Parts: sequence; structure tokens; C-alpha cells
Amino acid sequence: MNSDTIYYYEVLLLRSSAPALTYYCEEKLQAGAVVSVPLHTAHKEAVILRSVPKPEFETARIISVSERFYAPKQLEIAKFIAEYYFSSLGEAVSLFIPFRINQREVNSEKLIVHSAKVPTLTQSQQKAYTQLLKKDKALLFGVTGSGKTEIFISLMAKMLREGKTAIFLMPEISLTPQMEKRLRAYFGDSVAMWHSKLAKKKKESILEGIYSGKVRIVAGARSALFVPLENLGLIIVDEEHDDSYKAMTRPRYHARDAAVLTGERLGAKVVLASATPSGSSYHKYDVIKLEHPYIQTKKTYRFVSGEGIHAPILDALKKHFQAQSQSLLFLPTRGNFKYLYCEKCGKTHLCPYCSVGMALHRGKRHLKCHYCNYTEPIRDTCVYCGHHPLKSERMGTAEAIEVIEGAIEGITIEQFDKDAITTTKKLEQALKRFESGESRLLLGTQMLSKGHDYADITLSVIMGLDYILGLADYRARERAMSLFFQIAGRSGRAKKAEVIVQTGDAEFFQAYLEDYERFIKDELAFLKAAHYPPFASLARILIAHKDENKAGKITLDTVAKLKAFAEVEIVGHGKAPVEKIAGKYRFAILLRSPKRTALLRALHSVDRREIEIDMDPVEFS
DNA sequence: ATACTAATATCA
DNA sequence: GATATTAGTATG
Repeated sequence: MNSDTIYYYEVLLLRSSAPALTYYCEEKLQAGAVVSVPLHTAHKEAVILRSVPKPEFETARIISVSERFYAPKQLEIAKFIAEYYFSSLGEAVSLFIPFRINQREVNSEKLIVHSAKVPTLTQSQQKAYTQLLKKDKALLFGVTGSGKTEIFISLMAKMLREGKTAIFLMPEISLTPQMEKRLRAYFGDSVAMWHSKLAKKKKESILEGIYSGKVRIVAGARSALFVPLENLGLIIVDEEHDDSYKAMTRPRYHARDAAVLTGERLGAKVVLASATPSGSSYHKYDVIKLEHPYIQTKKTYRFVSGEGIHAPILDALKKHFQAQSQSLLFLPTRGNFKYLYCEKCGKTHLCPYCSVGMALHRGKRHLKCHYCNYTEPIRDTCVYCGHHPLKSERMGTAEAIEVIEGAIEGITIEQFDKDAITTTKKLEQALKRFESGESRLLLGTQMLSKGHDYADITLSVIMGLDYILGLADYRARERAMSLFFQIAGRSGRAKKAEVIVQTGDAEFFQAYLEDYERFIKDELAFLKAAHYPPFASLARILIAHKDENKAGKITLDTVAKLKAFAEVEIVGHGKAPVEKIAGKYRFAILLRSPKRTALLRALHSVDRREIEIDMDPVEFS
């Protein structure tokens, strides 16, 4: 071996949108090796992409080679993500956590026979479990409380017995503690909870567990999909319909779809699960239904019109409170802010940097912008016409609590939203207070619909579904119906329950009571006729610029370029629904094609420097 | 992504 | 004319 040999490598800078750069090294390195390279004056982490011949230009020397490396499969999946979701390869690789050299041998030595406890399955659970064993990927469709978790645990236990590992994805970290307890009861220290906001120390210790082979099941949010587990046998995506699986920053991947891709590439089984599956998954995958194991407690549905916490709702809350039972009240996230508006000129008091109303936070005595967090003191004169005083409208969680507390003597309310539940600890405390009966009404946002089990709820009040239905979103109906089922499903577990729905479209919900499957079938027929996913591919282009004219010009230039592609339909283009965020004017282009490859080809041909491409968008604001 | 450089606006 | 701010571009 000639020790003078110099190797040249293209490397990807991690977390960077820069193209691959070339460095040299005396050592022979494999693709995927994590190295440190000089760039300008600093040292940067990078990944070896490939070996290249000596280039024309001057190259710098690789400073050091780390103990960590990206496996070929990780690079392969990252390449797909980068191309499909329009990120740089460096950004896509950075989603993953690298393996460690020598990881494998430690792993096999320590492989202890797992005699993990297995839950006893009911007949219907057993049936679904057996069916799932036969499929590479499938959608498990079972109502809230039908016992999907026992099936997940059985599948994971089987993986451990076979010396394999598993990933369990959940939509939000907020529902981790309850699931953690259940997983721990069966798997002890073999399971680790993972999410992107873990403290660095905690992350390192979990990684150590993964590297040493002690941790064999990783459960957590989106980012848990990218942990370096050897011998992955199973990926479960719970609540697969949930939009929080879609990343809102680059790479704008959909974790559910990325999970399916990962399963295919690694030969791991993929189980998607939901009580209210997405039309898309219901259409694409084999559906395994989990029949309800017990006779369902009777739910009475009542539909009321009107707005706000009005008499029918108050009366019901009062009745159930006086009967010593517990209630739940839902308000949607977006509809729950109180804004200031002028009675004289009708204008809403807007954030100076964003084209949205400033939300009133009365408790904190300030106005806050929902989009950029700009805060200012509460004002009482209109900035446009000087009229005094300003009025506020719309119901928020804090406001709703005020109203109810004022109307029902002695009621104790648990505020269950992002404002009140900021930490896991606060979540646990709130749930504990509610379980113990210390608080009697759980009032909150979307957070309520996610995963928690409440034993004794006899009344669910669902408000604001009309707001969801009114969104300019091809899945507005699906989202509203899913929410309706998810929240209604929280009650009537142990006792019979009443569900009150405030909506102007009672017929729509009434038509599908207790039958989400029929809804999703009808909805798929609609989506097919209207040429929406899963029967077509969508992409959204976002243009944001301080200069409104410049933003408009970029939009039109991009549209002009895309018009050359016959297979790509420009559904619409113009100002985004939220015209301005943080001082930047926003424009959007919505594209559709029956062929996703055609869409990708067209989009790869346009200048991507000043635009953001969102494949399979779930947000249209 | 980020550092560097050129271009342009701001100001005494 | 010097300096601050911004836009454009190369980075190895």
C-alpha cells in the first residue's frame, strides 16, 4: 500500500443546503463516514458521499474521522427524501442519527432472550394480530378503546423474541407519558422514549442504550423514525391520520409515508393504525379491522346551532356537574383566539408584521401575534380610525373557562391547551387532577383528541367544527369528521354518555354517526371525482419576500415555467391566505398532477433558490 | 447553511 | 467619503 496515496471525496455538510464539496484525506474512507472538515474559518460536521478523482481546484484536508457512520440504507432513504421533498441531500441525511462503529458486535453478544410479558388478547385482537403477521404493511382500523395497543405490544414482543427491533411512532410528545407507562410495564429498559426536544445528555444516554443493544424498541414522535436501530423488524405508526406527522420545516417529509418507505427498504413490517384513518391510507393499504370487543356503551348525540358557550351547553354542563360526573369540552386551536376589532370601521387589530389579528391574552394582559409571537400591550383605540373602545370577539379557552366558572357555581375546570400544558409534568398533573375528580371539566383544544383515556366522562361538548369545515382545504370534511369521532370517542367508556355538537351542519355529522368507515368511503368517492389525493398528487410552492412586488414576480416567473408541463395543472396561484408573516409577503402556487413523477420532474426543473416546495401539503395557510 | 463580497443606502 | 445595511454568490 502506497502511503502517499491521497483520496478525494465529495462530502455533504450536515444541516446545510450547500452542494457536495470536495476534500482530501490520506485514509481510505467509506461512503457514510462522519468526518470533520474545515469551511471558511470553522470546522463542520460532514458525511462522505463518494470518492472522486483529483479535482482542478484546490482542496482542503479532512480534519478527522469520527466513530459514527451512516449506513448505506440510511443514505439511500435520505436520497429519496431529498429528491421527493426537495431538500438538499445534506439536510435529508441530517434527519438520521448515525450508527457507531463496532455497534453490531456488542449487539449480538448482549442479545438476551427476551421473555417479555405478552398481553392476553381478546378474540378480535387475536384475529387482527394474526392477520397483521401475514402482511408487510397494513392499516389497522379500530375504534377508540378497541385495544390496538395490546396488538402493538404483542407485535413488538414478537420482534424482540426474534432478535429484532421496533419503532413506535406517535403524533405528539404530549401523549408520551401514558404510552410510556404501558410500554415500560412490558418491556422495561428495552424501550426508550425519543423526541427531538430531549436534552442532549438524555439523548446521548439513550443512544448509548441503542448502540449497546440494550434498547430495542424506540417509541416517540416523528424523529424516532431515524434512530440507528440494528435489525429493524417493525414500524408502527399510531394515529396515522394525524397531520403532525408532516414536517413543516425542511425536509418537509411526511413521517407516515417515510415510515412506509423505510419499511420497504429495510424489509421491516409497517403497521399504520387509527380509529379515524386518513382516506389516503384507507385507499392505499390493506385494511385490517379490529372489531369492537365489548358492547358499546350507549351514546346520545345532540346537535345544537348557535355560537359560543350558550344556554344549551351551559345547561348540559351544569346537569352533569351536579350529577357528580365529568365532562369534556372541545374548542379548535385556530378558532379559539379572541381578537380586537373596531365597531366603527370593522377592522381587526393586526400584527404589524403579519396579516393576522393579534390574539388577546387577557390573563397575561397583552396582545400576541399567533404567527410571529410579537407582543404588545392591550390597546383600546382603533389604529385606523381612532374609534374608542375596541371590541373583542370569538371564544377562546381562557374566555370559555371564565364564562363557565361564572355560570356554574363551584365547578373546577382543567385548561387543556398549549398555553396551560407546557411540560410533561403539567400534563401529568392536569390528568391526575381530572382523574381524581379534583377538576371536573376538561376544557381544551386538539390536545384533547389525542390518545388519552378518560374513564368516567359522561358529557362531551364539541364546538368549532364549522370552523374546520370552513377551511380552504380539500380535507376539511375529513378533518372535521375525524375530530368529531376522536372527541366523541373519549366519552362513554365506562358509563353511558351524552355528546353535544355545536354545528350549523348537523346533517353532515348525523349521516355518519358511529360509522367512520362509511364516511371515508363516501369521502374517497368525492376525492376521486374532484381529482384530489390519493387520486392525484399535490404540491404547494411558497414564495416569501420582504418586497411584495418581488414576491409577486417570483410567483409569476415560476408559474410561467411550470406552464410548459402539460401533465401538471396549476390549480391556482396568488397571495397566500395569510398574506404576510414576520414582515414577509407570501404567495402560493398549488399544483396537481395525476402522476407524481410528472410533478417531480416539473418541479426539479424550476429555480428553487427563492421558493419553498411542499410535496403532499397538509397545510394551506 | 453560512461566510464572504459586491452593491446600495445612510449619514455626517 | 466613510460606514451601515442588504443582496448576491461561493464555499472545496
